[in-house]
Amino acid sequence: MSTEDTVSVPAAGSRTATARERARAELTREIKEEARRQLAASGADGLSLRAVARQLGMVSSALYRYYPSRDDLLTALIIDAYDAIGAAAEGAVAGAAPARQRWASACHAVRDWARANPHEYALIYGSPVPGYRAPQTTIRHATRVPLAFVGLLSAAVDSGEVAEVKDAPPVDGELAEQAATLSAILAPLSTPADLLVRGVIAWTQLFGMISFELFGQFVGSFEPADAVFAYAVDQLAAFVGMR
Amino acid sequence: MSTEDTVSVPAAGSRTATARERARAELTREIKEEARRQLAASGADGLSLRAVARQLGMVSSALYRYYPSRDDLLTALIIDAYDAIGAAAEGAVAGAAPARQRWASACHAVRDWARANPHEYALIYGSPVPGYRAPQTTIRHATRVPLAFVGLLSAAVDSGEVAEVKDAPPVDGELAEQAATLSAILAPLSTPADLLVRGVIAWTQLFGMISFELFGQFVGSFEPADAVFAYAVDQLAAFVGMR
DNA sequence: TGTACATCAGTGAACGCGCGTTCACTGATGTAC
DNA sequence: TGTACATCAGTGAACGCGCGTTCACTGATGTAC
Repeated sequence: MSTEDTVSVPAAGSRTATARERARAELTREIKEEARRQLAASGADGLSLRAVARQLGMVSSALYRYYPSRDDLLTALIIDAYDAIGAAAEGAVAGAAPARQRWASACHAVRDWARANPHEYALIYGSPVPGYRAPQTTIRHATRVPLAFVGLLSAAVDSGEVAEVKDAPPVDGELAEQAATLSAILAPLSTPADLLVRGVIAWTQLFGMISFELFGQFVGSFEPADAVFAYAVDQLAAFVGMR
Repeated sequence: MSTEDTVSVPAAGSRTATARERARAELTREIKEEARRQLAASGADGLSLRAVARQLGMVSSALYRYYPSRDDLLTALIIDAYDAIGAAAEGAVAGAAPARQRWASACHAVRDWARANPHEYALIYGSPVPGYRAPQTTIRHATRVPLAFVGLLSAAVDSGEVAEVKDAPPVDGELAEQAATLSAILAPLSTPADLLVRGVIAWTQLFGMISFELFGQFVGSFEPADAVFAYAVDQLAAFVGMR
């Protein structure tokens, strides 16, 4: 097919895919899916290339045609997890509803995703996987959630839906510098330094609650955590100054 | 020695310890220490009975005279970790300083301990160790930190150092019930339901920040985290209503 | 104080397991002429 | 349209590793009389 294509390198994105290419894409997906199933069943250490291959009816060495090592497969899963939770947050943040409402729904979306995918959550927000060093590539995906929140805050500033917080101690020194640096990176978004700081704090709060819930620290007290969570989310909105 | 002792069961706590008993206590300690070293070096999965034995110059099977299984050794480490961080919090909470000051120093004590012992922190507050189910025994130790904070809050209520929070949404429904149940368990301590709720939220916030710092989520933004941490701790004190 | 017996710590070999990764190979799919 | 060659997917065996746990044993320490 496509005889007019003179380029022999497999790069070409416009060329019709050969059967081989389609098969490869398909299997790459299946491997990742099976790996995700194992991750969900037994955590990051439970993920073994041999087991994945076994489940797929192939020999373990065959996987090396698709992922050069176990770590690369892990990286793929990590990226997918960040993307999935990022998409959940972005979806919830979008829309025309009042900012405070979108704030709450974003928090709940993040929590819901975490509860539905506890091992994937643990993979990205839990203790680092021993011996695994995440490559730079993952960072871009990791920032989707925080970016969604910053986007919301920034929009809320523009629409006047976030007010100055009274009695807040000044943000100065090292903290002010860090906030300014970050602000510069976020460039087009308009988020004053002290709002940014409150934002990070809210962000850590959100994930602190989710981690405690998933990792079992609430057992015997505030479990189920729906009520505390809802209460905390509301307080957080107030904390960042949302009307 | 101690010929007047007619009891032959090894239970006796008052009897002078035999050389054998002393050796056993000593080795039990050394095993745990070496295990802790390995934990610190490579995390929970890096902990192997064989490696511990090797380091101690004994054969791996010998460890079974001291800990019936790897999980039991892990449990011992978990308990020690909870005790250590609990002691840090209790120490900081004690004293005659103003409540708000003790609050801050307790938060910093917890963080400092975590930074000094990241793997032990991860062991108890990170993702659950796969395949390991913590026995009931650990709970008592896990509650030391939260109890220290509740104790501080309760004392601050008594001394009038914590005020009603204005504009706080009411604590009702499921949340009120959970708080009431918890309140009853904490019996002699006087902590109104809504303060308890704010307390848990502060508690999750504290550990959320520490986890983010240790697990690398701050990389490239608020790192080093000293400044945000201090700011957050101060805001938390205000959040719970401390003067 | 001395002897006979019981308790316990530590040894060494073994079982059975699963893992990640490499490598030379076969056979199917794709490409150039 | 057909043939010759190149590319690539998947195989099967192997390397080398480390692990937790069991078990029959030796020899030292403790205990009762």
